[in-house]
Amino acid sequence: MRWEELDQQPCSLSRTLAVVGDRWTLLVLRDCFLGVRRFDEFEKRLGVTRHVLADRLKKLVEYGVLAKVPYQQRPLREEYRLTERGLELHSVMLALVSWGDRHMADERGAPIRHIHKGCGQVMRPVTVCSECGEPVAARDVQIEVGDGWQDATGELIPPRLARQAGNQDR
Amino acid sequence: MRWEELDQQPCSLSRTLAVVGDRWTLLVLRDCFLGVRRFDEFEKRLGVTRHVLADRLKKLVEYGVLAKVPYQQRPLREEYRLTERGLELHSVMLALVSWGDRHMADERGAPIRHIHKGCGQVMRPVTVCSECGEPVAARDVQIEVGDGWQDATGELIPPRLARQAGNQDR
DNA sequence: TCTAATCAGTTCCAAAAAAGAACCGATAAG
DNA sequence: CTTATCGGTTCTTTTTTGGAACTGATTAGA
Repeated sequence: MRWEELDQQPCSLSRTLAVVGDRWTLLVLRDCFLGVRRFDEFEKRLGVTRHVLADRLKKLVEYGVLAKVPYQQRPLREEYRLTERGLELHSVMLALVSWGDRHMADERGAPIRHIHKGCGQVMRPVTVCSECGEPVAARDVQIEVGDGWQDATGELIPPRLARQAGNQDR
Repeated sequence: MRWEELDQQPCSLSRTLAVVGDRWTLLVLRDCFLGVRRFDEFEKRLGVTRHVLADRLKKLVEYGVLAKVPYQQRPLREEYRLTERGLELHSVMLALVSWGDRHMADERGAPIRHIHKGCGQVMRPVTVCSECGEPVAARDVQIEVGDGWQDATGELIPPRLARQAGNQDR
């Protein structure tokens, strides 16, 4: 498989990674969530080359994650804003940040705190089941092939399904 | 900023991306969560080059996300297994898959279903606040600089903080 | 015994992507 | 008239991938 075919894979993770799965995109989006909107501000903050930045922003606009919004005429200047689709990546960001806080932080602790406006407290994100509301960890989930699955290569059936009841640890 | 300096940034997202933020790593991890453990099986399923695969697996072992476990002697063969630290990336995977299900799926719907063992239902992941248990979306969160923050360049203060009460949409 | 197969890589070369710097075009400011 | 701002594009060099072949320890089969 080549990287460009990623968005045609029968796997939602692959398809999401086709949008955000390269070196700089998630950092661009982090800054979007921090309120950055303009080309030169992204550049200053990220230190990415202008070339790559322009490319990533274009891709994010194509996928509907960001939208270009004019903020002045003459000369026309546009800024990049998260769309609803982009805002929905927030839980991805929270999950990534939370893992980093737990496993990659130094002595000083988390660099950024998230305050939940609803309750006013400093929060961590917790992933729960949509059906019963209980927290969900890796071992609490079983995987099943759904309707969108198609076995293109004949070999993609996940080993854990093939193995059936073989649920030792992974 | 260069990619290699990413894990020294005062940002948990950067540091997480230093581990999982390149082109193939999250796909390798997806397969780990599906039960794949051996080099040649990763290769067959991902279609990544052996060169890159070897590199990514080595990095994941160095960061403690995977562990090499011998499964036979003579010749010595080792397989890759998720550590606890690796298993904790599950909520990242769920968040990415869920976004893909919502925004990148075709007519056939989600390729894979997640069954919550606790309640037996097909589930979606929901991100809630650790303090009050309410669901959290992007607009429900305010960001605050924490102890781990250090302003190396003098310019990294997030615009949303600088702007203070300027909470129009992002 | 000879040959092929398995598995987990490594090595080599060509192609693609990223880094770094300079340039461009419209406009405004001094 | 010159410089600055903003949002890019173009150019060259370096790094990373893609693709294929090779390695080394061992087992299986003819």
